[in-house]
Amino acid sequence: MLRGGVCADLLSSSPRRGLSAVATRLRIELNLSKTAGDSVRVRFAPSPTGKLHIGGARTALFNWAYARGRGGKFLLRIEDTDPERSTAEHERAILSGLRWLGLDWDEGPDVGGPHAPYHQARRIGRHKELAQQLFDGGKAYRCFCSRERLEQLHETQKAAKERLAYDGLCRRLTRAVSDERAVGEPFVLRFAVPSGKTRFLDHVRGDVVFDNVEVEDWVMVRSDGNPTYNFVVVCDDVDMEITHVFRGEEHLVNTPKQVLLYEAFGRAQPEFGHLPLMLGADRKKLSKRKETEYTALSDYIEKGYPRDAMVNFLCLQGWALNGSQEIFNVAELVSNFDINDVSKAGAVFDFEKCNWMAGEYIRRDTLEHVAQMCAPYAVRAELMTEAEIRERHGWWLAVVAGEKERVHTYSDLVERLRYLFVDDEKLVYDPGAEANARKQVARIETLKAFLDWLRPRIETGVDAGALRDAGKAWIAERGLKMPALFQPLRCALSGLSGGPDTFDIMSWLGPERTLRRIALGVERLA
RNA sequence: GGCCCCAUCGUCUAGCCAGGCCUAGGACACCAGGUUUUCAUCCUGGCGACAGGGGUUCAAAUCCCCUUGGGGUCACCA
Repeated sequence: MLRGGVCADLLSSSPRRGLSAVATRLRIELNLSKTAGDSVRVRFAPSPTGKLHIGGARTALFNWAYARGRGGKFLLRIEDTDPERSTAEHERAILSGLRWLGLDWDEGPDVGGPHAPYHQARRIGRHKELAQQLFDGGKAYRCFCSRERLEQLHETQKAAKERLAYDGLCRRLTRAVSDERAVGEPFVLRFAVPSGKTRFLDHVRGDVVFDNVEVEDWVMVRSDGNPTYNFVVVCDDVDMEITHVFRGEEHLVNTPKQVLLYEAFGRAQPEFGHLPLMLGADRKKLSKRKETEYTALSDYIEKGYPRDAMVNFLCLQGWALNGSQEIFNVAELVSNFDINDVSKAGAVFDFEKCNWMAGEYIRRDTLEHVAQMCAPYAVRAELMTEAEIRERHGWWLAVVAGEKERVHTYSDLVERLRYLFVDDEKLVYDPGAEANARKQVARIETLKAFLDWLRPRIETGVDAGALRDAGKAWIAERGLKMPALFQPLRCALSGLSGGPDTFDIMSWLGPERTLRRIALGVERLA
């Protein structure tokens, strides 16, 4: 029986959702037995058949936050039961993606643990043992139906507009006949779904009930002897003593199959939580979309999205700290996250807001850290070498500071600095910037006069602050408007229509290149 | 098509379980103004939603039912 205390308290700690009462009642009804000392054990179980999807990343994050907020354990298990598609490379990438997010796991493929191995494929002996056990107990049966028959069956079912499911033909075979045919014929092992209804506690959906007639006798073990996902996931969750299963909503319809398995094993079912899907702009599952460039976490990492921003934003898809605070850190996530607060409806991934948040994190971050994070992008773009960045640290900090307020990602920032590194003669004028400059009718005289004025003042270096004051005074003396000088000047120096203060740009460029670029501007803007 | 899930501004959401405090709050985006040599930042303001219909109730965004709409899933993939 349930000891009311711990679990009930945990659930009722969050009054914002209506699931607390349902959960507590259902726990008792379903006899989700928890023995004293049981603590939360959750897992993230990716299959290494592709990149880590941002939806998967969020699932991992929620599982991790749930465990960490409750002193539980977070395990990582690799679901590599599909040898065709699983690769070690994908696995490495997934692990590094999870680490990038700041997640750590108490048990897993690389850290080991009391339930090793954590690669599903390496647990196949155990899976077969359990399958045999179910077969011996009459809870699974051999099916000799050919693929052709199955295909045909589905065809007729489709034509009759019925549900597509196995009709249970081989379930009626006697054991003697089954044994006999097993000698020479290939077969799969199907789970014998009992009649009745299957019920489970879902912390996101509430009380979920399926009629077992809707659950087909699914394949547990393939004809080549390899067990299938729905079977091994339960075997491993049982063996690893998983208490809560939080995963994407696409698994909701698998759950009755799995719950039935727990019952067949005579084990208490875990508590579930099916997270709302992450949707594309077309409101379809993000992973189903064709364009994959923005769906993998690695895409965001490469582009230079700040880690904390991604964590923050991913959590916002389906969960909110409260009604008013958008920006929160990992500590706040851990101490406030509750699976009961996750919303049921799918969330359209809003790239605009994601970009805003990334920029917000960069703006709030220290200059030193942003400069450090940007450095690799500058190196990759061959703007500077690592050594140069170290040697000219002050200069690097200054130029990064100049763009910090203006960008969304680290790579973004570096791209905006490119004009500083090109040859003066090869500087490209942005059409908009040039148009702005040309609007100033007296641009050439002004630029020439400014050049003459400037030359003696920067012989020993550019003091942006002092120069700025003097420059503005110079403009005022000549009765000019600010844009009359600054538009052409900015274009000549950077070729851009926007950007940092022009005197700052001069100080980064240095006297020689400043004078050269202005002189070139006089020619090019004529 | 069967089954399942879902439904508050264009988008992410708060509010819903324990109905009144909601002429529905915040954020992104958008629009307008201010600051700035430009762009960006920043500040101010604006636009903008309870899918529809029934019920229950003194009272419904909140509870119930139906309709509509959207999604998921129907493999010897996971």
